[in-house]
Amino acid sequence: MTDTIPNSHNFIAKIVQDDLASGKVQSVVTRFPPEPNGYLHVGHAKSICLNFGLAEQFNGQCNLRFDDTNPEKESQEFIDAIKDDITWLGFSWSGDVRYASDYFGQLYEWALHLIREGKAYVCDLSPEQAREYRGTLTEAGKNSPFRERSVEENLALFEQMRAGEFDEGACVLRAKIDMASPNMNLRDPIIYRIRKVHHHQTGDTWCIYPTYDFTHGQSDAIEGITHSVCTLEFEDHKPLYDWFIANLPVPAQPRQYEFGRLNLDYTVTSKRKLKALVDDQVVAGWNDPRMPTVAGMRRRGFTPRSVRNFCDMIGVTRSDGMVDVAMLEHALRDDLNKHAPRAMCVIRPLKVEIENLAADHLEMLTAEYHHELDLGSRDMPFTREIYIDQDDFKEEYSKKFKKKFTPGKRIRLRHSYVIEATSYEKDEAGHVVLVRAKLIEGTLGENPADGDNPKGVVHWVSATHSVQAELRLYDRLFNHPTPDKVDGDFMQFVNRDSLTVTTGWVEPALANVDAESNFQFEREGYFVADRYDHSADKPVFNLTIGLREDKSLQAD
RNA sequence: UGGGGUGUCGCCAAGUGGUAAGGCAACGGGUUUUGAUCCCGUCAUUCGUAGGUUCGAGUCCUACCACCUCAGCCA
Repeated sequence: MTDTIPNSHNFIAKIVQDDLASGKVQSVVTRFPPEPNGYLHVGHAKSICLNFGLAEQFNGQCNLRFDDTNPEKESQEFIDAIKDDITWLGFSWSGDVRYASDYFGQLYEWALHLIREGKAYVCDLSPEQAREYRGTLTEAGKNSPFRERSVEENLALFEQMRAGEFDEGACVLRAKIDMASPNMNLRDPIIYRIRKVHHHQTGDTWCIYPTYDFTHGQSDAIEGITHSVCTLEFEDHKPLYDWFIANLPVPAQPRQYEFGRLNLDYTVTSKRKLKALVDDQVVAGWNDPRMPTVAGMRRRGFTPRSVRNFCDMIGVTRSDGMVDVAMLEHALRDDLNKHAPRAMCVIRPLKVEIENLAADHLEMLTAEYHHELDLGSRDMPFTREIYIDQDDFKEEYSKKFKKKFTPGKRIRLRHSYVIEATSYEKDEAGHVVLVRAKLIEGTLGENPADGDNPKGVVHWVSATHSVQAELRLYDRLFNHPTPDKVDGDFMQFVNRDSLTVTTGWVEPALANVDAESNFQFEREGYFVADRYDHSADKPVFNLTIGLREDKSLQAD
């Protein structure tokens, strides 16, 4: 991938570099471990860029491992979507897709090992009782009355659990560590629970499932992960992660490193809240272009490179901050500016009649798709009647609108001729509905011979040979910078005007572009042909993001 | 009130005892057949606070403050 910004500030990359230099590890092995219970969002993108990026940067490998220890919440649908998202971002995992469930047999053996060592026991406490025994943040917990069962009894009980002889919730297997630990995770954590549900990968082989804590580190060890990277909230789990690695005959000693998860303002990323947006039909689905999901950003018109550049830009640290969405928008515009072909689309049409052209005048003009890149060119029909944007015509000249089209003044039609406004018509409501103009001869690629050069340039399309397209204009989904960090329901901050569907008149060449092609509609913004709904018969473009605007012109 | 973590410009973020990088945003100015892009310039005598060590401290020590995080048979 070209012109990506190199990882500039990433403390984990420095650790990897040092470990490689000191010989602590021969090569780096990371993993991206999503639970297949939802769609990936921009926060996951940061983790993906980090884990796969480390492997790329240091010539190591990165595994994709589904952390599928809770079958009732997981599904194949999410597995497929997650694989798509990672691939779209431009990363490929090492070897086959892995599943934590691939290791259930080994994990079971290791549970037996712990029992034999007297380091795990079957506990019959109910969930409510267990909570009471656990103590609180400031008070130590109490030992379970089942804590001192014999190895033989535990072995027999655990076997019965495995055989399905107990109901869900009847008992669990717990590691015997320290009920008085100030770290709650060490207060005899549950490592196996009974779940009599079908698993999307292992079917009905198991009715007991290992917990995250008993699965993650050991899976890392099995796969030879050298640097197990996760977010800050797992820091408290590290002592437990290390305890299992130290007390089990695992084949390797992976190390966990934590970084601060991404927080973006004007955005929510909690799975629960994203689901609520979908369930309440605030958006059309998980891949709605307003969603911060990878699938949503893709449909919005983000490019993989823009997302990756954004991740490089924000860095990887241990502080949890709130990133300004303007940074994401910058990464987006920057990439699109450098790579997107240009074209023209008129959104609020105002007809201009060029009086000195014949009624059937049809001239094919050619324009490059990009002023610097060799992206080829397209033909644009130029006719007597054209459309320009209503906002580009002003009845009165003013200094502020010196670049606009006004009576008696000239304007450059982008990639075409200079015209001069001669008169205009208004409807009963007082809106300008037609402008008459004359074409200045000899101005294709040249300035007027009389030296009266136009001050501005406007985009246009032929009124008779352009194509109508559905335009979906998106704005931010929330009108509050931290919708989920304020009292009350975050839904109250939903921007009800985040989608406007309208019609645009586009150059004929745009009808035939492929879905997901990015364009800059000049002077309007970046648009993308909708991934699912765009077709030559019914062109559909989504507004990815508008162009930056000169603030001094905004105040009216 | 226990444990763990974080505090450098509005936001992200370098800096690891030698006198505060960079990016985003903002604000000036220039170029421009996109009021975009591009270019040039401005933008922390100060690093959560208060003490201390030192010739010298964002960097070391002490105390304090703020914020995040942990009491799922979720991950």
